[in-house]
Amino acid sequence: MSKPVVPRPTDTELAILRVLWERGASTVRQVHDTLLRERPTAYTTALKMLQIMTEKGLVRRDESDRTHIYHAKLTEEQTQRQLVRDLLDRAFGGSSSKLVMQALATRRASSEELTEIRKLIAQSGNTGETQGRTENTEATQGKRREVGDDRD
Amino acid sequence: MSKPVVPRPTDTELAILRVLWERGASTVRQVHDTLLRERPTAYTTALKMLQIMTEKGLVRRDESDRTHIYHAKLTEEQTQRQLVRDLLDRAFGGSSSKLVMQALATRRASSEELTEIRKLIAQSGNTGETQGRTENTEATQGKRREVGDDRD
DNA sequence: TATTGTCAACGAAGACTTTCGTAGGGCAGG
DNA sequence: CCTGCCCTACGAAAGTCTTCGTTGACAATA
Repeated sequence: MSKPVVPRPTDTELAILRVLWERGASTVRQVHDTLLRERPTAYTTALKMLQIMTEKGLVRRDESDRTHIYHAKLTEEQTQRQLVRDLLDRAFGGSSSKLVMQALATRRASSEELTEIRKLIAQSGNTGETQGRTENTEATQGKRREVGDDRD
Repeated sequence: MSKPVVPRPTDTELAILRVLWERGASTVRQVHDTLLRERPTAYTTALKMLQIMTEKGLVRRDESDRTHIYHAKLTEEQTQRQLVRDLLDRAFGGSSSKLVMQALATRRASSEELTEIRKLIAQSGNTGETQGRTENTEATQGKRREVGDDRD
């Protein structure tokens, strides 16, 4: 009932976390190279961010090699849940139905999304317990990531 | 290629917006008094925040009287939509079904909430025949985020 | 061995947030 | 007219976020 184990990631931190989730454990160099595809940025910026994120506990660092390796402490799903909960508290008075409503109003929900969502709702007939495992229903959208790995 | 008309409110700004949504147009004094119920804070803090929020366009100020009157520029729903869209982009790759999933996993969804949500989904069902283009969902990073419809 | 390249660690600048003290104007009651 | 109260406007302090240049350690290579 206290503070989250990890603080809410900032925008930049989230961008880095996305990289780590996508690539898995990575070096600063790899994170930086990936970040470069989106926007120009200096290597030391990525390094500094990862150092700070380590202090905050957002990522873990393996220092056994000279070139450190970072990986996200929480999974993407855990972080998403944290962010949703946070937003729920800050802007929705805790009402998840309102949040869902706005999510639908977003117009980003394609018909496939809607179908998927409907399925989710149907499953969650049970309210008492936790949703059990966070199924990775990524069937929603084909995985079309161009993971054209840099080099390595 | 227009940026959101208003910036994403910070935590404190959101707290103030909540007051304005709840009370309707209010004076600094009224906002401050309401804020006091949650946490101790100085009058000038509320004043300063409202001044800044006016500059940012988050609120409007009626200066016709010596005691100014502030009101939120966007409705609660508009802001919620903006925040959801924002979160969708930053942490969910645009997938609203994933967001809904996490909203449900939050365990905050009471059975009434679930019922409500189910109703929503059912309604949005007939949206199925989304005429026009259904915006391909894979635009994970929308370059163009129009928030055009901020009018009521 | 000298050179070149990679890497972590700082430190600091600049922008943004949040908080509050102080100042000055207006206004009502004395 | 003076006093005290309420109001707005500043500005500054402290904290956070983001970015990047510089430095020194290491290592591979010529």
